[in-house]
Amino acid sequence: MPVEADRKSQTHREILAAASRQFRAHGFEGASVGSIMREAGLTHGGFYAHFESKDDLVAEVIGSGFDDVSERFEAGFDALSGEDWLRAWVAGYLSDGHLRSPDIGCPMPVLAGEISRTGERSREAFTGLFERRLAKAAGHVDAPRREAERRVMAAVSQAAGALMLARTLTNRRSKEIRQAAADEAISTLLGRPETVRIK
Amino acid sequence: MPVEADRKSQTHREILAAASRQFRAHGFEGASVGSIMREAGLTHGGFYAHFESKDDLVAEVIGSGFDDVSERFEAGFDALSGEDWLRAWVAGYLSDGHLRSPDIGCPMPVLAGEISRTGERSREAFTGLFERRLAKAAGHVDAPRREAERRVMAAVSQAAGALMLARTLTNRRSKEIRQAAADEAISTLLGRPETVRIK
DNA sequence: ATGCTTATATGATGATCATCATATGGAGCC
DNA sequence: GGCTCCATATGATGATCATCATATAAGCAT
Repeated sequence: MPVEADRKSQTHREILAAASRQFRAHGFEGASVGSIMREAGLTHGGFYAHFESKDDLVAEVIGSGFDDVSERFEAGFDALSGEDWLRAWVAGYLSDGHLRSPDIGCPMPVLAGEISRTGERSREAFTGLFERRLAKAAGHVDAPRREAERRVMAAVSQAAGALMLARTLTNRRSKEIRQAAADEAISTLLGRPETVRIK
Repeated sequence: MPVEADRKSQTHREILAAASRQFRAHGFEGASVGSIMREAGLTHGGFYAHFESKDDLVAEVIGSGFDDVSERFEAGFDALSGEDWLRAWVAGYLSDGHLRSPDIGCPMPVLAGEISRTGERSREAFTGLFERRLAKAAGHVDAPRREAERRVMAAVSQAAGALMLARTLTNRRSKEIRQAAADEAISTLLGRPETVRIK
């Protein structure tokens, strides 16, 4: 039954993809099983053939459903490395495009607050995601491992915090806060003052 | 009817205080009208004598209910000013105590993600809150107004982002990320490299 | 073609929730 | 002491939701 197994696992992936988008757009509580299944082109009943519970889906999305994001995001500048990679990362992360598309963007600014209130399971899945991306970015920082990680942690906090706040503010601060964070983040990553033009 | 009016406005404030705590502990969706009223020592029915709707409560809490936080938080170092105030602010914000007490702490790391998904009204209330705190902190930065604001925006993004992530991570990164953010944030605010001991 | 397997659909069920209509009970006034 | 007002309580109502039991229908082997 390889044909059937394929179908099932493809459906599984489609549910995951729909959930990944809806969770970022409306939060974990805000996205219902019914509306996720509808977006995946199915009805609500079949859900439990794929997942034990909604919590199970949440954990699986956090664990693997967001990986496409960083891949797609970072694929755009895979030709770059070192300082140029870091500049592209900061500028893209704090760009107008990312500001306006939370549903296909980084999950941290939208979901970390909610995840922090949930059980150990989801938080551990998130920690794994964080470690993977931390390692990737730190590889582009020109400094010993621990110092590189330190700088990336500081810069990621800054970028995620700024994007989260920029999406909430309704005035000119929405742009100013992203520009301020971008300049400070790139300076931290490079180890010297520099300015970034956010896209 | 001054006695009665007093009673009503006091009850109003008590509902607000309970909501303020529960929203930070469980999110806007996660805290029900019923449980908020229970915490205020009342039953759910009386709620609509005080607020038009739950959305109304949310907006009012964002608009004013959180002000006590910064006051209580910053009251601890009202004797300080300038650089010392900034050091105390950063160290306190990223402290273990604040990490563990989201329900009485800064609303940004817990609620900004959810607010960004809501209507204009709540986001405008949040913007007002943000402006007030920005002005307060910028007053302690030794730089021209615009530059002071720029540095505070960068530092606040970093501190709020780091606290949000630290509350989500389950490993040693929870402490490391706060220390990294604290060091970079204070350096930005002071305009020169410095280290902070988070409490 | 027939019967079995399995993915998905239909249609409950019970819980929770925001909201509202109506009831109660106490405070202040005659 | 009885009347009135108003803050709060009681008890619906209808909606939404996660979950589950059962039904269908399409694929595959015989």
